[in-house]
Amino acid sequence: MAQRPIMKRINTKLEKVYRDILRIEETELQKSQFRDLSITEMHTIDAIGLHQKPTSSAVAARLHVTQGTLTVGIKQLVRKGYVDREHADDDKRIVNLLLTRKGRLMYRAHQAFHQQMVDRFVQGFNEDEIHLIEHALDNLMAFIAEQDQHL
Amino acid sequence: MAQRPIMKRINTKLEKVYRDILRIEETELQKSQFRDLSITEMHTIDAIGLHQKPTSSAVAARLHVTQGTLTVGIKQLVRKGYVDREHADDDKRIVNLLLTRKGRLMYRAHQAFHQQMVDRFVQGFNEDEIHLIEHALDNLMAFIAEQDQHL
DNA sequence: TTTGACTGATTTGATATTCAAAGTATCAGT
DNA sequence: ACTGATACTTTGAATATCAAATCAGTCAAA
Repeated sequence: MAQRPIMKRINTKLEKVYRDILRIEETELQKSQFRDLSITEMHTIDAIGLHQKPTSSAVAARLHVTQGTLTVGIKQLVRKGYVDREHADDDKRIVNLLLTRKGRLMYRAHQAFHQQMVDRFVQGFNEDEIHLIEHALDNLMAFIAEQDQHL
Repeated sequence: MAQRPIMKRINTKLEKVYRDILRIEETELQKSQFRDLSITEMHTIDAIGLHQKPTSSAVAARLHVTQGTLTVGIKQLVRKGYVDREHADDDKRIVNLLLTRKGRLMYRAHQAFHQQMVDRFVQGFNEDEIHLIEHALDNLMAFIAEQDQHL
């Protein structure tokens, strides 16, 4: 299977896509009203989300960074007015994170951009074909999970 | 189209995939015999490739980094024995880059990893379905190119 | 043929991100 | 009230990056 030209092409395209997406997310951000955010900070906001008030360590795990790294990043985001901290009542060691109004605005803007991208991704495909694409993504996620396991 | 659950799912999965792939490439590298390379350095080696002896500025453009950034990176890779420089005969300002034997080994190892990933990506699909997946990737590339244009 | 503008690469100083390790505060069980 | 574990914070070092200044080689016009 390995040497077939189409496999080679998909390899090249997949590589190009996953590296370029991060880059265009960055430039998209710089054109928006949220110019004071880096791509890293945007992803932190994304990982906090709208509804759950996750703990600091949960967000760190989600982003695959150390707790220390997250603390530093959150300090910036609080200073810039995108994120609030709350100490849990029942256990004062725990810090719950939540988005400010500005943070929620940012979150929704980023989601809208993603939605646009996904719409394009499956453009021109019917229902069955879209399911097939989802299946291919599931394959990739399984591969990733496997790699994570025998780490 | 936007709110359908399957679109939402694809959005989430796509986002997860393109962020995680970079991360597992990194950890894969750390488990290999090329532990002294960072993911950035690996991508630089990838951008140099096996055959073309590209100029320094061509590689910088390919990686979307400044010339100065590339110069610094190449210095490391030369020191570590993965890359050689050659001054072009006809214009001594130009630096052509090429991989050493060690660099080529690294390049092929990375390609093999990618091949494994792509095999998994299209696992269980027939010829037509694989073409459909390629088409979806083309859609994404078109989206990216568009974003790059009205930069 | 000399000089001035240009081009490709390098160096430098500043900023971002990250991790590991050490430190602080709080909790839960004895 | 100790003790050990847990949740987070701080700090110091390493890496990656850019913009701007610099260096070196080329080319063309005077």
